[in-house]
Amino acid sequence: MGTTQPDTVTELKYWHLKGVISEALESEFSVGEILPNERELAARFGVARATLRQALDQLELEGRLQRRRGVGTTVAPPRVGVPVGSPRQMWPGEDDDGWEAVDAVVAAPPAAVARMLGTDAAEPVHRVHRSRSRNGQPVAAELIYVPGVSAPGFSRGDAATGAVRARAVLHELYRLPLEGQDRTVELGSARAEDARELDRLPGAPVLVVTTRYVSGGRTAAVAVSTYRADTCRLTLDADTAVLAS
Amino acid sequence: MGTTQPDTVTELKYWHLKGVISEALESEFSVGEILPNERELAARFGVARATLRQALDQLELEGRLQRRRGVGTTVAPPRVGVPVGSPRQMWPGEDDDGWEAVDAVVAAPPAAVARMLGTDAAEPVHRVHRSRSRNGQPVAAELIYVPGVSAPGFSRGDAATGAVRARAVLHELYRLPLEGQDRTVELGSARAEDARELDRLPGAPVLVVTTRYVSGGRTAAVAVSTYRADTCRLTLDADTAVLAS
DNA sequence: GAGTGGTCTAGACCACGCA
DNA sequence: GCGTGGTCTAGACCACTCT
Repeated sequence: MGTTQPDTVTELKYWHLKGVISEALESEFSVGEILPNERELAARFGVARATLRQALDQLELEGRLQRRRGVGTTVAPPRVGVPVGSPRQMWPGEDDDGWEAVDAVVAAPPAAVARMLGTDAAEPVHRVHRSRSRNGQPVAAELIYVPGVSAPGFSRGDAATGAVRARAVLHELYRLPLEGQDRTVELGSARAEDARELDRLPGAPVLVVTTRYVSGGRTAAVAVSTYRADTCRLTLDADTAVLAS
Repeated sequence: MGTTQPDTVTELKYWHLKGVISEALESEFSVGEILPNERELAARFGVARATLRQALDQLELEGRLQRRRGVGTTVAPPRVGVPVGSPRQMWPGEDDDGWEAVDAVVAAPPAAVARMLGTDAAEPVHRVHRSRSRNGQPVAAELIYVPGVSAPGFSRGDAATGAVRARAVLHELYRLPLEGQDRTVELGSARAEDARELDRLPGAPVLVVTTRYVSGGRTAAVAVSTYRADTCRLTLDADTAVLAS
């Protein structure tokens, strides 16, 4: 037993490959440049295509690569920073945040949301849909759940549709005193609808930001924002505003 | 061209599978329960094992499953909420946050960190290593980069080692006025060392929180925290303290 | 139609945890 | 030693985008 050999632990092929390609990206390629196709890369490195893809998967997850079916694999630009922490407590859309209202419907919320709202899971609520772009690319989709009690002035049968209706529902919120809000961030995978909107495949990794708005001692609304994890870096600039002044 | 058929879009096998298993998890299994092994599940659903694994990969990414080599696949408990936003601006470890100091060494920081610090990429700095647990399980690893100028009272040759040395470096920071801090959250994959510490495989998805501490108009320190994305939900309770009072 | 990335298969072998 | 999940292979076919 004397020979406690260092034990090189046989580096995994895809792990090694990832490192090699990662270095090549920095030294031999520039942003936007297109890589050789997967079949050729696999042949060049002497591995099966599935193994090569395992390495590319990770690099794409880290935002280093961008793959588009029918086109090819390109070197991704650095992640875009997306401000997420409102410097001051505000209702969604009250001060012109980066979001664009799309539409609003009445629907039953997911169980997790109903739990936060304290409503019955089968009880329909307003669901406001907003989207967010950056540099012309969609980066996030959002669904805001607003119980009827939080929008007493809005009649469900209101004929308005689309963005007009969405803004009308949100405007009802502004009449309530916003007493607090809290947020969570977690990893998720894009539902089919999100994927379409974010120009990704279903199941693509996303950062899910859940915001709970508190008014009158209860949860007045819940916003679930879904950010593309490959292209986004969420920035939470807290009170740097204090410093900037 | 007349027949604009609804076009069912042939649901992908692994996507469909994920839905089926997802429902089964809610209705037929309880937390901690062990699933049939992958070979049997694949056979039961009539797909190749690789396809079955693609579905399980996603469920694990979403924190619904937990897989351990040599053991099996179990139903994961709900994600644990980990507070990340310090209610008040403080240096790392100044008020007893959830972190435990491990050790400190002198090393060259990654290029991205050096850029934030405004130091030369080759210039070595203090690197303080901390770790964080929750319910007995490691959930995060952290590296805090402290340039020499931010810890003038600490001699690099200090004989102290381990946690003692780590705390000594951090204590130097507390003498500086903390003027602000900002954070970013993004998706990453665990480096080999992180993976070991977090009890995961290399490349496992992690949430990377980067905190920049500002003092004297410059970046005094940078902390890079790596959270297990499968088991953690980051909570950013902003000023709910105001509400609670 | 040609070329790309995405899905799927049916096998083999490896690394690990446990009895 | 056995059973588990993790890696890897060498193919096939599909869906998409461009020309």
